[in-house]
Amino acid sequence: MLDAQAAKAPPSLLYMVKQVELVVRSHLDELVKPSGITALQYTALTVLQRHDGLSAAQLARDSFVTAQSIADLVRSLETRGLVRRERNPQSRRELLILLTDTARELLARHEGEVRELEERMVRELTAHQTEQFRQALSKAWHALS
Amino acid sequence: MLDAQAAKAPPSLLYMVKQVELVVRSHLDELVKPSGITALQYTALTVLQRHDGLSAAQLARDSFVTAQSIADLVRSLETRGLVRRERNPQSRRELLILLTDTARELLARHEGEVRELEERMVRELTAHQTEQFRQALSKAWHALS
DNA sequence: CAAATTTCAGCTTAACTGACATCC
DNA sequence: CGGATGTCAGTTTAGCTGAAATTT
Repeated sequence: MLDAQAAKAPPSLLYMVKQVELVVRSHLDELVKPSGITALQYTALTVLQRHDGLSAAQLARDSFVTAQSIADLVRSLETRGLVRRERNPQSRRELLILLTDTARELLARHEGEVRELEERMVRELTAHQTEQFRQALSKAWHALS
Repeated sequence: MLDAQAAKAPPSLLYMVKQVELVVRSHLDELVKPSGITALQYTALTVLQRHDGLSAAQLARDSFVTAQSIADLVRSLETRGLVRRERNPQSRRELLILLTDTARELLARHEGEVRELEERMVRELTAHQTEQFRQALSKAWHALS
């Protein structure tokens, strides 16, 4: 008697990660919709908030997508006045991507709600369990990168 | 001294969940590409493996997407001969989605590699930590659903 | 009739590939 | 030159909205 016939298997961890990401994204999309951006665009802005002045190529490598996909994303942010691009004086082929003041205001406007969303996600975990969860995510990411 | 000026903030848990999902998906896409399907399609098949005979509407509710999006996905699986649809005798408007033998073979073919991918993801965690990770994901999902 | 399910048509966005120019 | 970066053009896929048909 093999798995196929055995008691129903629990969902895999891979699947559960995906489900959590899905539900997070749907909430995040709702939160940032009033500002006219998507969860994806918002997330890109938070990455730039932590690492301002990245090049598109660096951003692409961090995100597991092609440079072309990033270029599209950056262009849409630029059109909305949320980022500007500047030549790196050290390397004239690189275009650094920089947050505008508009983007900083947008990020500040949503900071509270997004933190609440995160708190809601871990509301059934103790502080210790939340920290363990963070470390598990970090280790999982490193193990697969 | 507020956050904006303080030491660089760590990535949020929301962001880390997204990053883990991204890297998982890129590996999963590689694994199932030889069978001519995407990670998304593979994942849909595993859902049907656990709950065979769902309707498209039920599948949509579970996946945070519209019925229309599911319809497209199911049609692509049907075209590839991986699912078939049958009227529910109890409710003639419902179309149940059923795995074909081809799909079961496909799932069996990838079972080992996918399990190895999952094991790789948690290779830096103890068995206990892995179980805690599973519970944290489950609680996070419930808290946001 | 109202609600649920499915389907049809059209659209948008997010990704991709491939080709090319530029710079160091 | 070779490798990295960025851009241009075209394509595909995944998701959406809105409208309609069918069943309960």
